[in-house]
Amino acid sequence: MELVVTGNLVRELRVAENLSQADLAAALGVSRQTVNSIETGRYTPSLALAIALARFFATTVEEVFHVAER
Amino acid sequence: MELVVTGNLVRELRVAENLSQADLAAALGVSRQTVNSIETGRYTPSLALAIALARFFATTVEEVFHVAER
DNA sequence: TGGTGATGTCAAGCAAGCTTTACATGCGGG
DNA sequence: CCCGCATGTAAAGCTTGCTTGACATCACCA
Repeated sequence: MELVVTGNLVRELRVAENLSQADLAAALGVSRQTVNSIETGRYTPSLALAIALARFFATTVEEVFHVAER
Repeated sequence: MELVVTGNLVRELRVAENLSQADLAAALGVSRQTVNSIETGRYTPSLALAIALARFFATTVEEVFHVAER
């Protein structure tokens, strides 16, 4: 049961709402680089930020973030 | 939308399955101290571990981890 | 009594998330 | 042509997640 986060739908969801990375960052209370890093896969967010993202887009953590067995 | 993780149901779920912290840790591929730290609220897990926990208990991240606006 | 399993916690150390600052690129509009 | 906006990325630094190893307590049981 060792999971790794392999990708996410943040960019798709953000673009669908016509928001810039800076807009989303401001709404979530994080920096623009943090949003960018999550979208480009540089790193995976903390649990709190992942829940905030899912909640912001009115969906679930499991739907936004994809995992695979490592 | 700045969220903090305020608590979780890991201990309740684990006990309901009659597992020790060490059992759960082994099943998840982490150390016993990590499970203990999550249960006692010393820190909140990474996103990958949170998803693994929810999946292990056949539930969702949002049900296992509780958040509040900061 | 002594042994064992379960739990709590601490310390040191490495890895990862997030910050600020900064700079580069591409693009559409004036 | 220049501007402003959106995006990508990098460096340095702080904080937090997770590790191993160790030790203490408690309950239960032979």
